[in-house]
Amino acid sequence: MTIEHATKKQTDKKNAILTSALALFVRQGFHATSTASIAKAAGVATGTLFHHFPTKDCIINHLFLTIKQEFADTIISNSQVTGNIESDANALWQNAIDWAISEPLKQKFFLQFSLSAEINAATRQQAMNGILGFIVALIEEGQQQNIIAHYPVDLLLENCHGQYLAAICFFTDHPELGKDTSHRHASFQLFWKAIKA
Amino acid sequence: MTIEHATKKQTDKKNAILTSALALFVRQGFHATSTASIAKAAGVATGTLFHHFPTKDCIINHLFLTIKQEFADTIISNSQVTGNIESDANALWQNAIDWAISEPLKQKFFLQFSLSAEINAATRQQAMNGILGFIVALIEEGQQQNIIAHYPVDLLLENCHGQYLAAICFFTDHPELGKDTSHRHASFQLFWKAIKA
Amino acid sequence: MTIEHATKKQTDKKNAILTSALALFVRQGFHATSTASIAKAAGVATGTLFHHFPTKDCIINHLFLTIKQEFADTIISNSQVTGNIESDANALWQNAIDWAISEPLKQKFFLQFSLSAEINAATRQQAMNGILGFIVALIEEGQQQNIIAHYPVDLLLENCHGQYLAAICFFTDHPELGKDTSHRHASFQLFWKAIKA
Amino acid sequence: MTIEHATKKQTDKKNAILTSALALFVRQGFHATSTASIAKAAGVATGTLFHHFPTKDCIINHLFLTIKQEFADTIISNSQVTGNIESDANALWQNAIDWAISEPLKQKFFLQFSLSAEINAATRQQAMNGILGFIVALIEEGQQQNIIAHYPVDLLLENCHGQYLAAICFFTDHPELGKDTSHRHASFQLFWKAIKA
DNA sequence: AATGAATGAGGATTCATTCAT
DNA sequence: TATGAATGAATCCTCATTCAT
Repeated sequence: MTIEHATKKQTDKKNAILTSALALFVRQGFHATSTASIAKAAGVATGTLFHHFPTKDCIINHLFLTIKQEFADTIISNSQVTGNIESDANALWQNAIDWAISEPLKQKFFLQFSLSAEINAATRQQAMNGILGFIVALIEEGQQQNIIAHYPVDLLLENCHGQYLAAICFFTDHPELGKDTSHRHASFQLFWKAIKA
Repeated sequence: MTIEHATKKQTDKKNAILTSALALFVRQGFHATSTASIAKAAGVATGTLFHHFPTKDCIINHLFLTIKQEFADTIISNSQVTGNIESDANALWQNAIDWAISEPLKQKFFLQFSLSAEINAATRQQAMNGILGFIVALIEEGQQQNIIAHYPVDLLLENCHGQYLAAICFFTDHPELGKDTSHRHASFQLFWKAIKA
Repeated sequence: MTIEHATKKQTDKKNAILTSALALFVRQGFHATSTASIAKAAGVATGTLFHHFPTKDCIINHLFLTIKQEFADTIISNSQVTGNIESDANALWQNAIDWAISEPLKQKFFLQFSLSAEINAATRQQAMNGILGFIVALIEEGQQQNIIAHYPVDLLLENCHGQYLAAICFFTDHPELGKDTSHRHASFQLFWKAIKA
Repeated sequence: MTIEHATKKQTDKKNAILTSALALFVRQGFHATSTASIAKAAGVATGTLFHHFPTKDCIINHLFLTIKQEFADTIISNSQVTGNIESDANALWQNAIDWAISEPLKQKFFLQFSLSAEINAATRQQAMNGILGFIVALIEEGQQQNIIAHYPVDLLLENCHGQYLAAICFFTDHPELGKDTSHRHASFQLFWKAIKA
């Protein structure tokens, strides 16, 4: 009980810190956000923040990995594998767009920090290879079935990523089109036509 | 004469500041680069830097606009308009890749700062609409000829940008492939297949 | 205990900062005194100074209010209310002169900053109305008893202030006369003759 | 002609600098006003400012002396010496108040800088003794005639100054009372009752 | 006399991080 | 585990002044 309680409280504070950090990083940028302001927004002392994360950099890298994982889990778990690569890709794509629309803060976080210097190489590597490994797998499967074009996988992966960022950039600028079927269809078509065999 | 001389010296210092800033921002990031270090690298006093640019932010925004313009000028002037949209698009795309490869510093600058918070909305707007206006024109021309798919122009423009960043990301990670025809062809194919009708 | 200790240490540092600031502001002027030099003189880090006072301006305004309050408290507590307005006024006046002589630093602070731009309007207002309210009360009482002339209270208050500053200006320039009964008497006479009915 | 012209232009620029400096010092304070902003407001180059005044301090001290002299000249020339000390004193006092009301910028300049550290001792000395010497003369004359109280002249002079500052402080805070005869009379009465025998 | 670009020391303030409690 | 006062190096920017033209 006591332990559970303590653990819960600890998790609460850690989560509060992460939640506040996400909001502030997105709104103000990483360097414009002080650790003191994160702690204050989270309702904890500055010391507490450094008790949970040794440095400020750790916070943003932790955030990046966590959100990437959550993104991956969400779009996978909401999709059903039909075996038809295009259908599967479409399901994943639409889920990814849905996720971005339903989590605007996290989506903006991706836009701002996916290519930024604050995320270190190791984190980026882990996200691309580890967490998003299922996309690589999907691409390779599609190539074996001659459904996806036989370009280098690295190039295709990078291209997927680039097109996804472009799509959520577009839907961020035009939030009213997020529910519009034709635009969502168009965004997938662009993507799919690029990579299909 | 006198005026020319004075103007030249002034322009020299201003350019030296911009050149040093570009190198340092790319190597270390915006916030890790102090104004003092920029001035020192440029061989001018700190005061001189602020004589030419009121704030540090102005430097990076000026840099963004300047480089974007240089990029646009270069890829246009090296292309010949054949009237065939696909050929023209291919020429522009290959020029754009060439430019990125021949100007690695400026290309990395784009990768790092195109989506970052340091570039303000007005600058981004001006770059997209003003400087890259000829791309919009090309897309619209292509749509009239039924060669480019009739997706919303904003979405197409965003998609071009995203795919271009993805491509130079790839060639940055694999510099040895920059001269490989098949990879360069592949990168254009991905792009073109996406947007063609 | 722990709390008391912490509070005491904190108050100590804050007081050390205020004491150093007072001495330096008077000796060198506000703008000639750097926050770094205040902190150094107080034996604390520069950061500590800004932990206690958000800006340099806050220090001088805080100082102004604190000293004004101390001044008011001292001259009141050393006087006995006899009910005879002139005696009371004389007692307050002499106490005020005594205070100025015994606190040369604080007196010079008044001379230099009472009318300066560094003290903001709100502070000045608070000092005049809030802290020195008992003087207004005394003037009004004197007017009801027909002992003090029926000039506008604001004008009288301003006049008291002006004459007091003039008196301490004089005693500052002639420190040896500070104990001379006739000069001190003269300074009160000037003041009293001005305002009496 | 040419010389006259040149001299006139020179004087024009010098005056423009002084006029701008006065306005800016009063509005923003001495240290908050940069030499660059003075030059800009005066429509001259920064170098020109330093061509006329070796340092920034020289500007404010020059201003102080000039304005003090103008003040003295004005209140004297508008008064007629009747030989009756009280009438003469009243005339001077009312002229002094008039001057302050008609020259709000210069009056505020006095309020802010009469006691400030920016005006150096020599300037202050010169102003008090040299320019305002006629006031000392008047006081001494009054004492010989047994009309002004036999307090030390220094104390009386300081007191006059203090009361004058207090009076213009009051009329600054209540500009609508500047033309009210009873208030103006009261302000002189306060002053005169203080110093009369 | 007039200009204004250049200078660089100096200043206020910030902030990630530490540590005694 | 939590706290928040304390730290001091680092940063952006200012500004009086100079000087070549």
